Amino acid sequence: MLVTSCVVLDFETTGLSPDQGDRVTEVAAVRVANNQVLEHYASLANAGRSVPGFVTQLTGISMQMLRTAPPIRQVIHALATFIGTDPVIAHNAGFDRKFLIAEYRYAGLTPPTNAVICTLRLARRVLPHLPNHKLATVASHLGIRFPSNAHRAEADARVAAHVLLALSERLADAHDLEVTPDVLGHITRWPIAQWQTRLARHQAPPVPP
DNA sequence: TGCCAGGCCCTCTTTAGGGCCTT
Repeated sequence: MLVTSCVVLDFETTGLSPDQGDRVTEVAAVRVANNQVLEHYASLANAGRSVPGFVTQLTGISMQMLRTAPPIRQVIHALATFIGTDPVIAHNAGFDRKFLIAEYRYAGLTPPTNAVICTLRLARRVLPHLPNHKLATVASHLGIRFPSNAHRAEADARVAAHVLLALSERLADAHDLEVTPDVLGHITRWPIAQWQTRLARHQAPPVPP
C-alpha cells in the first residue's frame, strides 16, 4: 500500500521540447495518499503559443479552446500550490519534469526540487514482459480504463495514478515491501539488468536502508 | 537543403547506434 502523499502530474503541450519554445496547454495533478486517488487540480492554460494541427488532432485541444483559458502564469502558480513539497510522479517523468521546470521559470517561480518518480521506468521493471510500456498499454494490462479521452491531462493523470497504485500493490505483495516514494525512487534508479537478476533469483528488490 | 528533444535502455556495445516514450 502506498500511504505517503504524492502528486501524479500530466501535461499536454504544443510539442516535445520547451527548449524549442514548446509550452504547456493543459495541466492535471492528482493527489494520491492512503492507496486512494484524492483531490485534483486541472486546467487548460493559455501561453499564447500556437498549437500545431497534429497536436490538436492528438489531444483535441484547439487554439479556440485556449483563447478562453486562464493565463498560464496563473495556472502554474495554482499548480505549484497544489503540488507543494510532495513527490511528483508521471509517466515518462523526464518529459513532464522539463516542462515543469521551464514553466516555473516563466512564471517567476524557483524551479521545483521535489522528488520525481517515473511510472514508465517502474512499469518496465515490474512488467518487463509487456510488448511496450505506453501508458495505455500498461493501464490496459492492469485492467485500468480511461475515464474519458486519452491524451487529455486529467484522464492521463488519473490513469497514471491508478497505474502507480496497482504497481505499488504488486511490489508490496510480491516482495513483502512497505512501498513508499523513497522505495519507488530507489527501485526506478536500479539498473534493469540487476533488477531482473534479483527477481530471477527470487530475491527482494533492493530498497533504501 | 536538411535538419530541427532528450534521456533511458538494449545490443550484432562500450571509440555506437537505434528503439522507446512523452506532445
